[in-house]
Amino acid sequence: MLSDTPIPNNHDITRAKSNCSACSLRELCLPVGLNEQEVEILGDLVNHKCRIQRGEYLHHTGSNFQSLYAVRRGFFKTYVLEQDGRQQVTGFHMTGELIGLDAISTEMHTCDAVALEDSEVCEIPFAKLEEMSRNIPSLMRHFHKIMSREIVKDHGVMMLLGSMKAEERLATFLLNLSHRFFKRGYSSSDFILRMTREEIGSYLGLKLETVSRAFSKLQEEEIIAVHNKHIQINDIDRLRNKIGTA
Amino acid sequence: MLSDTPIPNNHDITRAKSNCSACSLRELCLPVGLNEQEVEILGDLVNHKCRIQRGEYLHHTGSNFQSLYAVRRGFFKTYVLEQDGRQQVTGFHMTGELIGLDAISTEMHTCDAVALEDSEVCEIPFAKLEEMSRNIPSLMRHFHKIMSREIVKDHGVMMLLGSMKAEERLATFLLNLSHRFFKRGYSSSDFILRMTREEIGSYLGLKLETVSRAFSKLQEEEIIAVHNKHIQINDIDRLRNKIGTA
DNA sequence: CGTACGTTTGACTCTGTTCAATTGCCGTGG
DNA sequence: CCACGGCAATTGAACAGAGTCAAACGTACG
Repeated sequence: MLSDTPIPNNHDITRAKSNCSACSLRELCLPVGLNEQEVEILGDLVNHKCRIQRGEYLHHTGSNFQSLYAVRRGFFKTYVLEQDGRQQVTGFHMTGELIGLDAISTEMHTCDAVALEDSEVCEIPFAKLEEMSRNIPSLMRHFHKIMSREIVKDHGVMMLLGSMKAEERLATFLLNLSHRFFKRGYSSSDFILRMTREEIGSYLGLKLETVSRAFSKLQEEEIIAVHNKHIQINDIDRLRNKIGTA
Repeated sequence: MLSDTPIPNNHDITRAKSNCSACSLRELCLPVGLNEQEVEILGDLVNHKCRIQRGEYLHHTGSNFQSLYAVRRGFFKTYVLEQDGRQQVTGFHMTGELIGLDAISTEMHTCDAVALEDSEVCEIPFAKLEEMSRNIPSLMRHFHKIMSREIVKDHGVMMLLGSMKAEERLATFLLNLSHRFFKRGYSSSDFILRMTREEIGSYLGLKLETVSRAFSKLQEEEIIAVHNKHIQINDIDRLRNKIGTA
């Protein structure tokens, strides 16, 4: 499980000046609501674009916090280690999303972040972001909204973990992924999972066997089609009905 | 359950100018790390101190977001309503803690906040806080840390909900309360719960009966003493051992 | 081509839920 | 002051859902 590349941090192989104003992610990422000039300034701040290969880590628990990372391409998971060594996945992160918000509080990372496929991130030095947001109110405002959205998202997960049954949890998870793919211009009904059943289970508070059974059940009912990590949603309405109608 | 005072918002009965520099909560609340002059300015911002009686609401889901609230005295719970009407408690909030961070993202409150005992809060107009934090970097920094801490806290709850057994959850909950009381100068081993078994259960992802049984079990083992809402922790080490050693 | 890992499926166990009855606590009103 | 009613909490018994253990299968990668 923890086999691939334990402590690398040599992920500056390919660095290039990034360019927020030309980036297709503008509407998803940090520059939301900024004018051209402001985006230009932000582009100077976000001075590194780096490639992260599958299995490489963005940061480890306890490592020093310097920067946030915006996912430019690819897929990440973040997780915390429990005292007994098992990992609890705290989130999956895709294009346009920010990683590292948890580390601001203590200036140390509180989780590990690892790439589940070959990826690319923009490194955003946090001190500079704070400084810049003093002069650009809309940037500050948007950053606050991003942090707040993270809190709201976590409350949603708490609700899921606190009161849903296995099938409801999986349905919620699939609908969430579907929606996020859709917003990024991909198919909302046909996608490849980047994570294993065990990782899904960890995120949803279930064992991998239970996740597998829930997949099989949804497939039997012809709501989805599962071919390993390839998922097709055949009947999104019935999938939605799974939630709160178990 | 939803009986007492449904839509009040008349909680400005007693308003008084607050005074951050004289407040005993300075080290817990927003002014952490500010100098005297900065605290003075902040005091002008936090222009209302208001009393909230037990059962009154600070805000409802969907209501317009204007201000954060710092608990000055008392005890609150926040919860979201699920489609079937049940409530999922997302947090308990005591002296020095900030309520409303979730609402920044959409400028609408995403949960209900209700007082579990007679309380007092400072209202902090968010727009003014943002404006002020532009001029006081340490204030901005501290505010970001508070938001980040909230995210970290939620990850802890996710871990609890995702992988702990009933007894471990309750032990974790009691230790957390104990620690928070201690930091506020109260006894860490002898306190009154402000919430019902059902509310604890909702927060911990358990049914009220299970919570009750877990209390009884801990009492049988003489780790704690329970008299209704009065809790005494007799052996905090064994309580700690309950976590991760089930 | 063979091995290793991820996945599926089955049988059994166990934890927590559900339903129901009982007790205890506290405020109200006689 | 005590009796009553209502709500919270406790406890028991039966049940259900998810976990555990184990075996077999498929796919991916060296």
